[in-house]
Amino acid sequence: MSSDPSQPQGHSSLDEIRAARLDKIEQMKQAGITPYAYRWESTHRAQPLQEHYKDLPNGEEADVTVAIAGRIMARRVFGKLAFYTLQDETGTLQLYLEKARIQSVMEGSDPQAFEHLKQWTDVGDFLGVRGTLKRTDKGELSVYVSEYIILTKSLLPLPDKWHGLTDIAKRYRQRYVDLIVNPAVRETFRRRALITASFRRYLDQQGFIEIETPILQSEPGGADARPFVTYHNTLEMGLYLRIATELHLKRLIVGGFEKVFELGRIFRNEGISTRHNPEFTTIEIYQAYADYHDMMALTETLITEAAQSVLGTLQINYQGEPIDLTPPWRRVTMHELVQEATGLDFAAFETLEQAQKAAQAAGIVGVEDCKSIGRVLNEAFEQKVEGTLIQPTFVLDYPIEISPLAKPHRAKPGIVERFELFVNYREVCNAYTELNDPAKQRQMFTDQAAAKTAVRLSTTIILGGRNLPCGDLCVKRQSQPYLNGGCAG
RNA sequence: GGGUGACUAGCUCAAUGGCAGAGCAGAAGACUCUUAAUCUUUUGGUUCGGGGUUCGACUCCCCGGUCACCCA
Repeated sequence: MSSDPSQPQGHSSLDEIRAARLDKIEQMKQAGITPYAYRWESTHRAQPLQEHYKDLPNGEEADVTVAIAGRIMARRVFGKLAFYTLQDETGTLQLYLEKARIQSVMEGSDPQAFEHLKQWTDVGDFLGVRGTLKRTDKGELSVYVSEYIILTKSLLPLPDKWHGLTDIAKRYRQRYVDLIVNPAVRETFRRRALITASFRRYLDQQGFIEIETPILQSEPGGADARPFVTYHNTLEMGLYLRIATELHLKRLIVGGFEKVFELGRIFRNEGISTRHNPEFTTIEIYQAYADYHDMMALTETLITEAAQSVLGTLQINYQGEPIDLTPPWRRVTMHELVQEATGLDFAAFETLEQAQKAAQAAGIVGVEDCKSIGRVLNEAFEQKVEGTLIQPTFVLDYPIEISPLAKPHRAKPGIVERFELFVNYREVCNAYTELNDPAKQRQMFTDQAAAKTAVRLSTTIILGGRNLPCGDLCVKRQSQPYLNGGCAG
């Protein structure tokens, strides 16, 4: 490998771009200019300026001085004039860069400031500028720049300015690049933060306290899922990452807290798909002395408050599907829904064979393996009803055989006091009046004692649960928050 | 886990068994109202990896990888 050392050895264009930018950095250093600044203080940000000066007429200059910083997203350079598009967290703003006006780099004059700007800056660099505001003759609000400073030189090019980054794997693996070039992604991140903030605010107002329970557990519990395995060096013991927050929260109820919740990550070592991320965020809420009607009311308010505070409306459009979150949401039993969809009245069946034959006649498949009428009912629900539940619907009163932890219904035999909330065909949350008879409960959980009535509300929230191996926050590029149920069971 | 499809320059994509190309980005030059700026010139390739068929493979076959979509 011998050749002219002044020639970059890389043969890809990427290496050449990097070399060209390193060369610019070297030129800057030789001119006594640092390509990496220590600090910058802006007086304004892009989007608020766009809004505040939206009525500034074309060609007019406003009597205001602004300092703003951001990433250069586009350059349109002429001989003695240049337009840059600068992007900060809030949006973009154009820079009007005129040779006659730019006489200095920050903290010092430079007669060649304009030439150096053209020569040394690339798309992707961070730039800080000071100047006045003007709207160009063609109508674009701009900073009429008098001083600039290169805050950080970037070494690598951004994706195609027009097509952007579309390769989905690359978008998820290089989320930071996606965020730079796809502003909608940033909005999704922001909304997600607003949703969790709204949940915490409302629950705090209602007297719930959030308690962080252990993630490392010697026995993972609270759900039926495969855990991740890890190891504690000092204790010399294997540990699991939690698969649910349930058991510790219930212990807190046993210990005397009356309203607790936890909003946090859980980990399931299972298939990865568009809708299943190995680590995802759930909220579980437990309230002593409450039943599932209380939990329905809480759920309804929790979600409508969040929608109202994040979107300012209860009318959602999810990928073209209008969803109306206006309460009260429909409350309907599983029996009633199945009857609506199939005409079958499961309460009338006396034997399993009766139920199976009727279900098969109604086009429900796979019921021959069901070992009880309740399971046939559940099959009918999954096959004929779930696909119709777009608008928010509380599905009530599940068969006891598919709900081992729920308390038997106070009036209906064979039924438990449980609900699941469905929105947009998906289970969004699962809740029930907790089984509090210790003898019955011991049949299910020998290691658990409960002294009070506790109600479980477990809402799984995955904002676009997409495969993201590097563990970044995962979101999907879409305009609406997306609630997805995924509780085991 | 099964099926289908994709993978070519930094990005977005062509090339239908016969010379690996374009636009953007990059480099050099011109240009004071652009906003996918424009014009001239130009650099840039392990065609996902491995094997095979063939005079000749981005293209056909086999194995593997990654990803997407659908199904379980």
